[in-house]
Amino acid sequence: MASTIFDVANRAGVSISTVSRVLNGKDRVHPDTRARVWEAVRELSYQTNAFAHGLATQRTHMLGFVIPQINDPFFMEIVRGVEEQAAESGYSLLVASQPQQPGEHRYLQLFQRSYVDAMVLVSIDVSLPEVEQILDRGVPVVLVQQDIGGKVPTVVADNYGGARALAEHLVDLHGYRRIAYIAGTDITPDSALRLRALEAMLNEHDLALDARYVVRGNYLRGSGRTAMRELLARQPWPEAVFAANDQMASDAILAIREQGLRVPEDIAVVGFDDVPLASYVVPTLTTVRQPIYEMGVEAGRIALRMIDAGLAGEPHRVTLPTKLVVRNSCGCVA
Amino acid sequence: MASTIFDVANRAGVSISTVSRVLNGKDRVHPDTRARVWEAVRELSYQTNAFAHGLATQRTHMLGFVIPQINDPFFMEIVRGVEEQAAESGYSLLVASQPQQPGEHRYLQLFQRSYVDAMVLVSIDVSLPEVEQILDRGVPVVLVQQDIGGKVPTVVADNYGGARALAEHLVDLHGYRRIAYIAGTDITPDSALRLRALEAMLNEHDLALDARYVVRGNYLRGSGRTAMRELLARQPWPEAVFAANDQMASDAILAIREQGLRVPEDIAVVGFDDVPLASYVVPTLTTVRQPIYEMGVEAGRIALRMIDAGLAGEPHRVTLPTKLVVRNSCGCVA
DNA sequence: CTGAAAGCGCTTACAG
DNA sequence: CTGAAAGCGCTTACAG
Repeated sequence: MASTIFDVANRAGVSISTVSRVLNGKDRVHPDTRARVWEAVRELSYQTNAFAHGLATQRTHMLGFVIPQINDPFFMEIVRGVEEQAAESGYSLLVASQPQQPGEHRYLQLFQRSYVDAMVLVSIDVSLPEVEQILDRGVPVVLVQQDIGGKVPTVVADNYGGARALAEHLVDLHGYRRIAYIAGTDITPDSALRLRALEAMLNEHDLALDARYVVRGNYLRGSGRTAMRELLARQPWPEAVFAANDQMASDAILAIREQGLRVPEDIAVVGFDDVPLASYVVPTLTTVRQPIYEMGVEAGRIALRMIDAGLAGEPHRVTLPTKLVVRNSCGCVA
Repeated sequence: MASTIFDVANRAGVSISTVSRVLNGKDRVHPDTRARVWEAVRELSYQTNAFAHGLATQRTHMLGFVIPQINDPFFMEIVRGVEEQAAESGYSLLVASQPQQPGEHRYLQLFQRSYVDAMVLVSIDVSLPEVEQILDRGVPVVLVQQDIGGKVPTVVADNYGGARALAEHLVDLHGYRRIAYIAGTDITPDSALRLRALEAMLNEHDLALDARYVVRGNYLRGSGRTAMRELLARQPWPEAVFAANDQMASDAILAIREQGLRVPEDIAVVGFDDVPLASYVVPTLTTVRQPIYEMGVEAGRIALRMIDAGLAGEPHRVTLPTKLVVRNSCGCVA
């Protein structure tokens, strides 16, 4: 059995109150006493029981972090950001993945039981009432890459601006007219926002977005290939394909090649995110960099502040800039 | 404030003992009473406090999962495996990333404080005494992709066998003689094992491994490029390069191309792992598939059994098969 | 089938 | 500067 605070108190010849004091560095304690306590702690290699501590203080020093698919490298970058922030303040990060079944919120529940002092939800399909229920229990919530209105602090990337810059590159610089879009899911607003930016840019040039050129994927591996095949069944082929993320863009390239066509000579392809994969695909992907890591840092920072001060003074929405990254898949040369 | 078991008891007109009983489904409780309690639970949307529960039962229903670099897609696959197992048994998964600083074991500590019922450590730089310290506290530990001897249950892939098959392909089928090796770190035994297999295969053909052809990387992005440049500074160039993982192999390909050379015509490259990236690189990577997901499932299964039954009867070591995946980077044609 | 009470291991006013 | 005691919210023998 692990030793308890009583064992330490016994060994040091003091009360458990005193042990608790030196452990937590609160109140004055006589230096000699303090030394004796630490000595006992060392000898017994005592570790304070987190459950007892959590029960007594109502503070867990843990940040709950929920992501939709734990095996996506994209989300792992955000984790890094949040973790860095948390560690600085002596907080630990509990990462949970949300099962894909819509409507199931296993980990939301888990965290509600006071496992964590605050929650950061990334791209999770939550509704405003659900979040408010958590807030009612006094657990601050920060949303990343999701926007459900209300006064829930939200960290997003400038999807519209990034997509606009990308569309402009396609239309203005390369002169493409028939541009297709491979959409992601609508769980978060990202995909729809990017499509809107593309459409707006087309309209500004007195061009219309052809509905037949809009097909749906799900962001995940393989879905870009299927979507691209659908596109290749249309006549005429699009001149360029804008995929809602890099994974689908990469798969689209494979699908185009399967048909014996070339990228970008026959059909140009661009993505979104700028994940590592984008630099390894051939041709390298023109895409939009999302400040993934930075979004994590910002979310962590807000969560930590809310733990101390409550919602007071927190911005309801932080939009981080995105950046066009031009490589070769759009038709530009190295 | 969240409601407590007392609130529920009040509302249902019973004692907290009874509430606890129906909540946990233990002992007989009169159906009518049970119904009243559930009703109260619903009305108050009561959630049992995990800390109080954990304190009282000494069981958390959580599996601790420690990985070295949370942003590596490779490890995310293992998480999926463990999680699937855990969920089936009503267990939740707490994922923690271990900071890179050697010797620091932040999360090891965290979990020791009885946050979790068992721990799964993946590719973590632990020593036998450290693990035994945890075991002494009654927390079962399962190691994945790491082997520190002793009787700690361990799940590994057949590194030696896989590397041997790969080396055989290179030497026997392609007839390469000058084969270089880009090593990973030595935190886990994997890299060294793969190198040994290569060397043994060479020896069987009365060939020697040239020490100048062994350079060190760290598995991570970019390190394969640096390592490959070192290799290209040697004369004569190797005919084939065996990188200890796909990431380094992919970067090696880029480095070779930078020199105006072709893969595999001038220099062949192979990797290890078979991560998604391997299919997107050009030429596609010949590599060895690791049963990543399966290793996670196996580790989760063992951990869960140990929670119930202790170490008794658990195998000390499970080796899962690997599989040669032939694509194009070795010189084979599509 | 159900309740009163002790116990899980800590923290924190309250006294001194 | 330090100790005794109540309290955090649950579970679980022990009685009945």
